[in-house]
Amino acid sequence: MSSISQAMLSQGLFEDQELSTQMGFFSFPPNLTISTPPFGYHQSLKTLITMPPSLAADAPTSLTETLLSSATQKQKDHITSHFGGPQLLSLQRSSANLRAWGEVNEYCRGSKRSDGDDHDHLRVSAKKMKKIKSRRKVREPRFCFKTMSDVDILDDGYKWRKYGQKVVKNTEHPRSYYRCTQDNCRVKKRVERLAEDPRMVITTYEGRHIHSPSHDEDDTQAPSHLNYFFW
DNA sequence: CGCCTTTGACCTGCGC
DNA sequence: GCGCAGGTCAAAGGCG
Repeated sequence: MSSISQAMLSQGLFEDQELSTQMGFFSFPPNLTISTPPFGYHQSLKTLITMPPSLAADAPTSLTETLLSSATQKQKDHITSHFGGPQLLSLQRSSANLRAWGEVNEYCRGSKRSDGDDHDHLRVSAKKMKKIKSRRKVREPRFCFKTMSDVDILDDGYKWRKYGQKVVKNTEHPRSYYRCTQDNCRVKKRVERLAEDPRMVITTYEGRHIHSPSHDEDDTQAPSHLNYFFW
């Protein structure tokens, strides 16, 4: 089990949820995907919520409502006490990410619902999926989360090599591109600062590591900087 | 010397 | 088809 999952479970937030450490997916609440980044991430990381772009279009409002409607009182209390209210992860809505979500949807379809409710808005539309499948290039699944930190690089236990930096339109902060230095491991990550709030660092992981972290952090060790995760 | 970052050039996908 | 923006490459230089 990942250290993140342990952290979540230790807080009693998702104690009833079945955990797949291999995929890192939770299924809570039923129509959202709550996931941990791939196993081996830094113990200070907690959790993140991801969702189909179709639902993300209404985020954070719809997600907040959905989350709160199905959250236990304990979870609601946690949201209020830790975040001063339901603040939620911002999500990528780029078309490129649809490809990743196509894969996520395929995975999630394994636990197909039978309640007959209209959940179409939770999935990429058939038209979009057709367009996705018509594309040759298939992207790895992505995990995106936001932290409040003075430093851009979070210690996630893996070694990374920077291979590019790009100034993104409408932002004054450049986006950095990193690749895992492990042989044959093709995991990449992007790091950028939020235009609206430069204190926030957005980290996007693409792909899954095929190896263990290069060094194991002591789970009891305090983080060297403040990570403030939305979920 | 090896590994890393920097940075301009190039490639690719997408919208119009 | 074209232009733009994001993503990647690779040479050059820095650092331990």
